[in-house]
Amino acid sequence: MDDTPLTKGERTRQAVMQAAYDLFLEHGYAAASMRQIAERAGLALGGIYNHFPNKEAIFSELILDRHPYRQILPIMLNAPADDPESFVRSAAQAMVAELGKRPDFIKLMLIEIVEFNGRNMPKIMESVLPEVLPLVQRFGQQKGLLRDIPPFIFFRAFLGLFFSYYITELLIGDTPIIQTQSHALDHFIEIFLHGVLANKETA
Amino acid sequence: MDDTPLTKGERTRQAVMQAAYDLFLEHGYAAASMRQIAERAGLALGGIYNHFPNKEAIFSELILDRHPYRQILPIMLNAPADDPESFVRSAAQAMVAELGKRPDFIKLMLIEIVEFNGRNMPKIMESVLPEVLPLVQRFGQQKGLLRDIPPFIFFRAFLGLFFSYYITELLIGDTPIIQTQSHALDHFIEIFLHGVLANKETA
DNA sequence: CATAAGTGAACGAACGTTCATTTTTATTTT
DNA sequence: AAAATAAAAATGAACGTTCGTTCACTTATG
Repeated sequence: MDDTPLTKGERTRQAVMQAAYDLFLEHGYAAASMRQIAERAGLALGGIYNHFPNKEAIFSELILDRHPYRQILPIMLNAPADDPESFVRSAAQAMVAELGKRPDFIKLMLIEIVEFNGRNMPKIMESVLPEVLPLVQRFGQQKGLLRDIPPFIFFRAFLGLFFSYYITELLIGDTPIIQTQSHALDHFIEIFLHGVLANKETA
Repeated sequence: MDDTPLTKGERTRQAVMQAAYDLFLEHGYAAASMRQIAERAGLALGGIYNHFPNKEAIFSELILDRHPYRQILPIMLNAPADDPESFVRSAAQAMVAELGKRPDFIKLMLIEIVEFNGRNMPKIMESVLPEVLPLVQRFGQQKGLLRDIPPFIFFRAFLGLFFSYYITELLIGDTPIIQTQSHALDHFIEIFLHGVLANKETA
């Protein structure tokens, strides 16, 4: 599309971002040093400061660029919208699959919470809101088919349930004590669609 | 109950633990220094090493002692067990209330994930499993009343949904862009019990 | 009075950042 | 197309801090 080659400066800037991203995910923010970032990006320590004013600026730019919502929302928007049930099924599948492909995307957000006390959250929310609104509205439009729940709550519950499905899967996966249940995601979807209570219609 | 007074060593040991706990939650693990911990605990830097071999040992002991499950599980066990619906309602309320009283308890777990890559998770799971099992079994016993879902999945979905309810409430609360919905928790409970789909019985 | 607990200076290492200097790049002038 | 040139990028030593840990020593405890 854009065949103007990246300027040298822009290329090393990207290299620094990628190196910092990898190291932040690996060790957290404070424990990842500028020297490590420089080495992995393939330039000298001082060179970083030609592209970023300081360490925190690298993280701030990363969290705005790569927080998990940015990856997941477009995918959910592309899920089929015919009826709510099949939308939930395919959106949940797509979301978990995408998280699985990029198992580290969540960590950046956790670092933001742990080491910055959510200082960047307002900026993140602001930047992602335009992408969230169409999704929320989609839930709102299906009035008759859905239980009477505010669309934004619907959205929060959806994200929360399947986020935590993914995170627990990730954590339990490394733990030999608890074995992962196959088809667990299907059960989560079932709970989200129909709840945990058995139907009383048979009474 | 136990009126044998704590030995001097035990008292400062506790003070170090509490100081480290506060500072880890405030700044994360790497960014909280031993000097800060010593100062807040009210003793000299070197004194810490009479009670802990190194910094990481303090964290390891903290995460085993104070991870959120230890606080929440007993409360859930005390929820009324008559029928699943009222159990879910009161257990969810109790869990969220307890998290609200100790808004920092989750953070310790996040630090474990971010800065230690979940290295302590197996030990945590092992220590908490005896408390989890009776809860899971309670779900399993209510066969007829519940949808046919493995008890452990039920448990994961319950914790995940209301954990994430609490976390988003916490994060959104600081963000003026998005306003918190009142009665949001009730809606979450409704979703967990009955799902998001409207009943088709009226057809 | 033996041992546990507390002190604070000292250690080497690593940290983020700065800076004078050199090298490379991209553009303009021959 | 070659040479000139100003700006951008890269270098690595150096600065001042701070880090986790150790240690010889003093004080307090049981």
